[in-house]
Amino acid sequence: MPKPDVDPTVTLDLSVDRSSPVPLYFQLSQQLEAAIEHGALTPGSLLGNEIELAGRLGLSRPTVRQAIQSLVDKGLLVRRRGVGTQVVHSQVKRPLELSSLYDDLEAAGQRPATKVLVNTVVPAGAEIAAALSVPEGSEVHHVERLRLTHGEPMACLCNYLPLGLLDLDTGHLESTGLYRLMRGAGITLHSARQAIGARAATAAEAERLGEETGAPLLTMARTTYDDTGRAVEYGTHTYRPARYSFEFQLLVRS
Amino acid sequence: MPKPDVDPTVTLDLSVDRSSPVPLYFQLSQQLEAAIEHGALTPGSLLGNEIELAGRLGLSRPTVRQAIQSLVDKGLLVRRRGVGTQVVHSQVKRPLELSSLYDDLEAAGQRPATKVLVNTVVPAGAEIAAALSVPEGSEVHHVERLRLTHGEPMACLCNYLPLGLLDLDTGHLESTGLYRLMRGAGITLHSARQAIGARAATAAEAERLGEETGAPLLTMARTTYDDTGRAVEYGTHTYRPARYSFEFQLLVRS
DNA sequence: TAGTGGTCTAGACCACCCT
DNA sequence: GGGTGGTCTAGACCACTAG
Repeated sequence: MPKPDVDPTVTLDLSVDRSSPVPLYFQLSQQLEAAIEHGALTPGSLLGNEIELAGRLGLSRPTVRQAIQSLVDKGLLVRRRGVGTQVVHSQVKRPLELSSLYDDLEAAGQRPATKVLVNTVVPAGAEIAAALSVPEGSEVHHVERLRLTHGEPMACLCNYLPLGLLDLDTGHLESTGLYRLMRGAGITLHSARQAIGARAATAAEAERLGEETGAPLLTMARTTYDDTGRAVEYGTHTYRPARYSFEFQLLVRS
Repeated sequence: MPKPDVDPTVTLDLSVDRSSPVPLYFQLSQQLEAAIEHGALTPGSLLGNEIELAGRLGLSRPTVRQAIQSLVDKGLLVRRRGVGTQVVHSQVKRPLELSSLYDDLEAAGQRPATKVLVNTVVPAGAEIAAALSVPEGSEVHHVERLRLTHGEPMACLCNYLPLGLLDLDTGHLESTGLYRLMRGAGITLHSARQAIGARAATAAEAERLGEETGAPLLTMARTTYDDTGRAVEYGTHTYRPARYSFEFQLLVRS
């Protein structure tokens, strides 16, 4: 026996549709990812070599490489020169992404609700002006929301946005998240700078969140940028730590 | 005038060394990144098209694309079909990476110090056994360290590691970080799962960190995996929120 | 030594964006 | 319509790993 293990991809009936507008490399990476997801490709198994896989699918090697590389970038596969490409053992579940609290909660089946406390326009103070790169004193949107799950307060979300990007309808704000509103308005989110910390609740914060004054709160301050580099949102959020924590997976930069 | 702006890369004297073992695409991406870093390529400026750049450098287009793509992945460039490749306006400084607290502090010039409180071997409890994927009750390393900056406590780091991976010398632990020790032992870190939260300090924690009982603490629990999928470390850390917060930049998954 | 991934080339056609 | 990036091909040589 020259090989103790058989290439597990041969039993997978991978195939690509050349008439589809979906890129070939993407079709392949999706099929491989699905196979890993539902266990057809088990952790640790060695994929067959790229050349042979390319030949079997009628693709060129660079195309197959592009498909595999995208899964390596997601942390699902590991390449070893001289060895081969292997399915990673550990479960990679949630890579850290720029998602909204609302979407996270909804995806977790938590049925989030939002109560808009403030929705107005104010002159930007120094901190806000600096974060949004607007002149100090110029007008910006100010939105303050209470996020609830199961009818109980979970977080208080205080946000500032430049004027003119978005029309901030209170009804919309109560039925969805801010990021979804921005994406719907044609804003392409690009990056965000975040700081996560903790501190004691003030009396006003405790009142709003149903905690005691001085109770520990989890805090997050964030500035979000679109793909032109404009700051499109600055927010300071406070979370009840018994009801919320930040959970995510990191990949090592190679 | 057909073009209001001139391709800013022409004045950059980009060049590649074909005798170098460094990949050509990497040489190019480094030069472009350096040019962005020190302002030779200003935010918003449009790079010349890939074909022309390839011709000028004597490279093929895929090689140039690979260089550019790596900077797009880092968030430094944005590509627009039909338009061109642009330098992002906002400053991308610290992408979130799996770095050690020790290295972070050292890079920030904080001169970190470590005091090893516990360095022993214990049977794994249920939580630790689950995190490290070892049988409950099997022996694991247990290390507890106090991290100080400027002579003041900043965090308490409680870690568990499987036996046999590393020799945990107290002297080494006090002079560097755990991740650097692991990398030095030939372990290839691959990913980590983290949860960041907050809670009130217990009396013992308050004593160690120089806080009051019930004071807010920032907490982090993390399991780190190597590239074979083995869990190589599980840790629960507590931070003094006045002295530490998690700061990082996120890129939107495309 | 044989096999793997890592890199590179010189073309090609298409989809999209702006004018 | 002209220019851009997005995708794809069919080869090639090299570096590293294992047996």
